Amino acid sequence: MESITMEQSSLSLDLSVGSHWLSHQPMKATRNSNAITSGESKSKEVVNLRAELNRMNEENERLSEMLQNMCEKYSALQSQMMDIMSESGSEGGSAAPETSPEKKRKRHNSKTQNEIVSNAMDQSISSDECLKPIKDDQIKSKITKVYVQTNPSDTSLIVKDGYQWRKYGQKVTRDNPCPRAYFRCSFAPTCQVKKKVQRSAENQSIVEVTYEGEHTHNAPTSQSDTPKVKNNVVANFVPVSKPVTDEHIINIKKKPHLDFDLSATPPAELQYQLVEQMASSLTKDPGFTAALASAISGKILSFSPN
DNA sequence: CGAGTTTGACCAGCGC
DNA sequence: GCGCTGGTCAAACTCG
Repeated sequence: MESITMEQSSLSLDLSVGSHWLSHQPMKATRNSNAITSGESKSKEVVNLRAELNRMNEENERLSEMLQNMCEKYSALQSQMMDIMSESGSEGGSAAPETSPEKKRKRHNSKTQNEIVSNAMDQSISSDECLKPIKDDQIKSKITKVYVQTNPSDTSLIVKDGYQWRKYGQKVTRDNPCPRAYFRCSFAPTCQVKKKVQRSAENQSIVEVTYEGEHTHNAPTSQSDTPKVKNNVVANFVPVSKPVTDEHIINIKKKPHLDFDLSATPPAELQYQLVEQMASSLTKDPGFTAALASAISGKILSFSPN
């Protein structure tokens, strides 16, 4: 992903050079405008408009190329990740030492969980480093990790997932300046499911939700079952009805329609499908491409003098 | 007034 | 054994 970012910035630089050159063409024309007639001024306007159109087309082409490059790199990295996942799936698992997850200290786990977030964002990391946290997750049964993208300006740690949670603690951890909130399922008195919610240290727009245990009751179907909270609810996401050991980044602003069964799909395939669907929904979404274009043009403006 | 949240205190595991 | 850290408890507090 780092390489993509680098490429993005270099492309943006190229764009800025192009836009800079183009934006100076009409200025040159206006310097000579004293000697031209009204008919000529109209044709000058047309020339300017054409230049503008050319510039827009050029930018459009470059953006399309960039998007295509991003998609290509994305699929390459995705297949690479799937290879790593399948390797770790065949190696790990049964070799785990028999320890009680409840009594085991979780400091190292929380650290590797944060590494997972950075792994997702930094594709330059080696496969060995990538394997380790995945193995740890496979050792721990009934642990679900979900990443929810939220508005970074919102500071609350309320994640609306359809279940009813009671907060029983909050702690600032060593690896992350953002506090971690501890919740218990209060939907049923017998339900022992817990969840930890913490913003990612690297990207505070991403909230890391860790579920421990399995619900002993049916999943509530209505959003009205969610807890009544004082703070504003900042995130909604598709409820995970069955614990899985994969990480899912779910963009709650554009809640993707999942046309596959979460509970019936194997974890690796599930992740692949999720990633695939999210990627396609993003690339197809004109809003996303428009936002991308506006972000890049903003960068162009910041590079171009005056 | 009851349910939920906040927050400081406490406990237990781990490394040195 | 001691200190550090994550996880939990529970009294005080808030809100509808």
